[in-house]
Amino acid sequence: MNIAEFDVVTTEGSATQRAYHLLRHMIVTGVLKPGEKLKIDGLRNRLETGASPIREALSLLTSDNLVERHDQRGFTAAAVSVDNFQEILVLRSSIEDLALRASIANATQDWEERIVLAHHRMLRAEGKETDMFEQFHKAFHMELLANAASPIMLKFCSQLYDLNIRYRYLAGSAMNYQRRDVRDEHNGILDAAVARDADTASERLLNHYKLTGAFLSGLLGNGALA
Amino acid sequence: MNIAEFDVVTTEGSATQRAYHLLRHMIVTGVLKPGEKLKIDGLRNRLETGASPIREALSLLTSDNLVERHDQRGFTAAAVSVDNFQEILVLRSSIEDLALRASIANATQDWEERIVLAHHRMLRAEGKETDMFEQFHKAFHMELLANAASPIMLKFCSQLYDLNIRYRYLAGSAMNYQRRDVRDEHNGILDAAVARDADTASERLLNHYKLTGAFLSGLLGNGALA
DNA sequence: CCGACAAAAAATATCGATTATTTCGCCAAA
DNA sequence: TTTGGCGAAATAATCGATATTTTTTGTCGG
Repeated sequence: MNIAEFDVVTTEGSATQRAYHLLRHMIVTGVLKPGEKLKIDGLRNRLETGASPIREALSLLTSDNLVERHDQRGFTAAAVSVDNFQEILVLRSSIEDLALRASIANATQDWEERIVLAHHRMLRAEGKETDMFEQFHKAFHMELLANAASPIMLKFCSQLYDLNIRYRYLAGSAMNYQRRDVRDEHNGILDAAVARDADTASERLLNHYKLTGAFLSGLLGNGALA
Repeated sequence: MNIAEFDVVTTEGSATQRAYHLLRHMIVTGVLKPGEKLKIDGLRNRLETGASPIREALSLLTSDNLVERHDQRGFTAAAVSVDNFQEILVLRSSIEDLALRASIANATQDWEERIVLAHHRMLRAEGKETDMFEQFHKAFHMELLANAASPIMLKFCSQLYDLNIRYRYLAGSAMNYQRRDVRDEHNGILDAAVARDADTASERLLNHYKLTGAFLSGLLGNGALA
């Protein structure tokens, strides 16, 4: 999987491919609301395609935990809850800790350059539209972990990232969370990774999550999910 | 997800459901070989159903890393390699370590009884046909982890379990691995879990994986994958 | 007024056929 | 011999229609 292409909405490829990316984007960004029934016919009209590609795309999305499949009762957008949010936060922290340490253990000059580049691209995307920034933000985080040479683990991390960012969109804070000292946090993580200091890098990464987690938890607790 | 129903091949439900369970079983047990092209028409005949359920089932299986989807070029059974096997082993050990410790941290009498029961059922299935034993073996391992109250993590573990057991079938040793001192190992894990001794339980669980891993690695290295 | 049952409506799931794409085999030219 | 196309065959993907299932609605009897 090409890191740079995570999550890009395309207009090429098969109808299934297009439907998959479009639906995923609509769910992650909250256009399709949690728990909402995803009726084949409705989506068929919206995406201007047949039932087969829609069903196939929805099946693919169930594996990402973004869609729930109820046999013979159709599909719904995955539910959300405070518990679910906490679970994602905790699990993500644990697994990314593993991944980052493994990544650093395998550090090479090549990887070093890739994370610096990903970081630079993210900086340049600041102030651009949210979707664009989010794309590079994810690319940076995934590139940090990619050197662990564990495709399955990377896929898990990617999934958890998407599940988490969905809550950010739901809380309507995808934009303004850019305000916090996130830039400094990213710098700190990058520096430690480049220095191949696994303990510091991991500590900063986890703190990064803990902070955004607490921030979001506050918003969500105030009924943003209700 | 009901632990006891992991992986059961049903004849009820929708055609998609049936196709999903059947195909999954065929891939895990090696009836469909790694890398094999999964032609829709061929499967259509074999499973006596239409193309739509097949495609949908295959889409669901891609999320389990058991099928690879190549846009406009169909599906293949997931490839295998020594690297992949090692990755699964390492990742599984790491994540199950987390899960087991969390499970024990949440220990209740109810959970205690569930794992004892699962263990008993596994013992009773010894000597029965492989598939039956495997079902209870998996149920026991999943039940150990289920008390972590982290559905996503449990799903990851379930996936990794299936990926791992696939190698066991490929090595043709699903049966005779029952001979090793696996029974003692399981007893040891159960005892430590019941005693709520996380360190010992985890150590024994990981050792259990390390041993089967080394055992299989030997077989696989000798060209069983070629 | 409420609950059970039946018919109607809506939605899902599936099929068979059609369309689009890739793959393969062949031949000609370099 | 290799390379580059050109069909033809094979396969994947998609569509439109039909069958199946679930959900809703309406009616009757208690």
